[in-house]
Amino acid sequence: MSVPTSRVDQEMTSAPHPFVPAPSDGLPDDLFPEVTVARPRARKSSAPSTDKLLEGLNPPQQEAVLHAGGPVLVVAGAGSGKTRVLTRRIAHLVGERKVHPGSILAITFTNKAAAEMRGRVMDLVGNRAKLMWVSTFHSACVRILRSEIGRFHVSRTFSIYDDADSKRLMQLVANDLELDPKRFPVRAIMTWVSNCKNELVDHESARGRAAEGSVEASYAEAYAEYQRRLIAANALDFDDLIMTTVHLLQAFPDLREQYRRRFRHVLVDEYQDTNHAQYVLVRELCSADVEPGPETIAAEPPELMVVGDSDQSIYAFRGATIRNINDFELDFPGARTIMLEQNYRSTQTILSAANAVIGQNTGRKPKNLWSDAGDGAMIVGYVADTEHDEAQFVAGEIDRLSDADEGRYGDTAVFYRTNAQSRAFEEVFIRVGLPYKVVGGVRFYERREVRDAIAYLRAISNRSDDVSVRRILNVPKRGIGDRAEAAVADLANRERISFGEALRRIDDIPSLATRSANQLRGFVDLMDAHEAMVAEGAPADAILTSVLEASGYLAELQSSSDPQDQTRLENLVELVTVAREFVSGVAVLAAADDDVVEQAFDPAAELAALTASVEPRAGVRLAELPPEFDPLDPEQDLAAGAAEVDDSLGAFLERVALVADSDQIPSPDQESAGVVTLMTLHTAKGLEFDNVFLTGFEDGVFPHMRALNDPDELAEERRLAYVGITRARKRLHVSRAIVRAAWGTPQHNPASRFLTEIPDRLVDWRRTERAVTSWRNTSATTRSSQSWRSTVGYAAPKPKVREIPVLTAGDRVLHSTFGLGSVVATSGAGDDTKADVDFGSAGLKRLSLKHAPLEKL
DNA sequence: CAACTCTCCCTTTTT
DNA sequence: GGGAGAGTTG
Repeated sequence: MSVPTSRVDQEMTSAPHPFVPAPSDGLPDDLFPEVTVARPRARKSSAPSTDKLLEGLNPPQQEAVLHAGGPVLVVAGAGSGKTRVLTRRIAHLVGERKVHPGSILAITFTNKAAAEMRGRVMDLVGNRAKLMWVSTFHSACVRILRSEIGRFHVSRTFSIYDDADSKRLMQLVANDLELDPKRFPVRAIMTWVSNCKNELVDHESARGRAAEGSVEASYAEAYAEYQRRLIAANALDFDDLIMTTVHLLQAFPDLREQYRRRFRHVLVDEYQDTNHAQYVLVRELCSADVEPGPETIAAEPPELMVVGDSDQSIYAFRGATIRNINDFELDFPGARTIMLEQNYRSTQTILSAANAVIGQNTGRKPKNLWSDAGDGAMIVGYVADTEHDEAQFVAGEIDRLSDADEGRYGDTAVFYRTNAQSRAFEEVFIRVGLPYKVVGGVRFYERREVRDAIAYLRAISNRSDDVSVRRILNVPKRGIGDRAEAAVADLANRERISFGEALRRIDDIPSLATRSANQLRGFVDLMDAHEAMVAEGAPADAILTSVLEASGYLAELQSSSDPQDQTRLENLVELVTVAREFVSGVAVLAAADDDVVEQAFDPAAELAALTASVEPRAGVRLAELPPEFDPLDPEQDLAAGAAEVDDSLGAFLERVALVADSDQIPSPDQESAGVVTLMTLHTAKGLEFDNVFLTGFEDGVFPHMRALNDPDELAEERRLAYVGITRARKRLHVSRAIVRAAWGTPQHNPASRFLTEIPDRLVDWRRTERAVTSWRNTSATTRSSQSWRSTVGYAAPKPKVREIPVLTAGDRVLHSTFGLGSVVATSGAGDDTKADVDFGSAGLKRLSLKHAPLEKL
């Protein structure tokens, strides 16, 4: 699924969307034209020999690939080829050891990583690998929950609430409970609840634990009410996905035993970033000493392999605990540990820097990464005056490297600690015309119009989804105000029904104005009509376009004069395209599944091979296995897959909820290869680039201010630095700015302690603080505070004396209000010279060169 | 009921 | 600087 990550990357590829007209043209007849989706290439290779699978691997890697028997912990340093090991191992299992692909569960950190791993394995062993479960914890849990509908309070159509939805719901709860927003900010309640869920503490236990009248008691009360409404709305939040699945398996031992028997191999990547709930899930599936239910027949637990690096644990803030990887041998007795210390990614210089920094962390198991790639280039260091200066250095350096043929744009990445820091880079990169792509940041799915559209779909698919229904109740404006909404909410509360149901009973609300009641009826009719479309099997994209038009949402945007609304329209078109690709993609997959069964499967033989590999425990006979569930039957999986396909809308919504924009990181083989990648250090995990720029190395920025006086958080920041450094293959650049604008005001920051931890002999300093200091002494004191502010603040300084630019068609220009544009044509001469400039979404303008605030780029 | 202004955070990091 | 939510006015 192709999702733009930000407005910016659209601009960089080609400003206007091909389906969106220039503003002056009016709208096309068909705003959402058909798009054909390419069928994915078929993968039909035969299983490779073991020799082939081990090719190019060092002994410990080979050992990991071939390991058979008990649990394994692979401690893999950065760049030691752990993904490769996992991929080859799965191929080995399927190809050589004849393990049924459907009995493999591989957990990756992102959906993107899952897709890549799946693709690589399929390249190695062919289409039958399609039956593997390769996904994130969250996706795997959704899949399990969907299959086990009816066992728990989860219905067929449930909404998955992301952080924004959860926050909105908690806001409603806090309002209704009249919690003092000063003492109990919604944000704090959310964190508290999330921690509870990660620790598998449900709302009743949380209530029981909290002392009467304590602060915790209020939190627990909010938790309970929040949970009640989630359940009423048929919704699960992110943490619920894991917690509910764990509780499900614990509550139904027979069910757990079915999954334990089904999955013969469980592999977990990035194990250092698992939280407690995820750890328990793994334990329930794989531990040898889980109590089977009284009536249940126990099988040998699946073979478990986890891969991770405790030095790369950077998600403690969301509940990840290093304990899981450090105590693996305690949790899974008899576990074997394999160390991968040879690094295949970076030069020795880069590794030495990484080792020196991470070595400052106390209480870690020492590890020494080494490389035989040679020393390579020195690390380049730069101390900038301001963040703009820093960005300029980075842009210039990228350009220089590109000219010297030392790194294409696509092999180059710029990392920073917080998303807000991307701004300075974007400004400078646009100015110098350096193509780039921001990953993360303001995300596609967080845009207001996209969220509105998704809310429509969710409301249609699940009328009990109060948060979604209420979000779009009066969007676009249809005369349903706070009063009307409150009246309906009142009825819902009184009758203990959902807001959506209350809407159907507006006749029971006498206080409602006739006009409001009519509008509400119209809204219900709109929803009903589209619910009927779903029932008739209309695909997600058709429902989306239909509801956008019927609701008047499109019309409102189209008639608006706000230029932002044009962008919103483009984003909606993009969303429709995403939906359409999804629908076609699912159809293609379903068709491909037929091929799989026909060409690659001999179900009887597969089943026989597998049954042989499932060793029942002593005293239990295989014949006693419950007959109704055959975890090894591929047909059941295909049937489950078909069930997902038949509800196109639900499947689409599920996908939308679970993808992250980091899943859109450009792969080397994508066309975006010619573009510099900008992202946060967290997003950078698992990636590698020839040239890496680590920026903002200032105490207070990185390490972040809030980590400065907490040793644990500081250690995590240092691991983040370690992750950043080890992303670089050939050349590493580190930089900091003396002055950085934060909240619109300049801030003076000292050098990051991490910077001083890199041995000086490894760094070639292009510019040091000394140069900066002398500059500050000569000029800074003489400036007025206002001009100083404009130098460091966000307002770009404009030259005082402006020359009339000489422009020809094709030139790129910057306009102070319209932004970036390209010259289409020029006319006139001398002072009367005019230029027609295309400003993309801002439109085509004819400007007088003498007067217009234009700058040639 | 909607449009407008004002104030208050905001900036950690994300499945 | 800027977005979201609250508060105020038409």
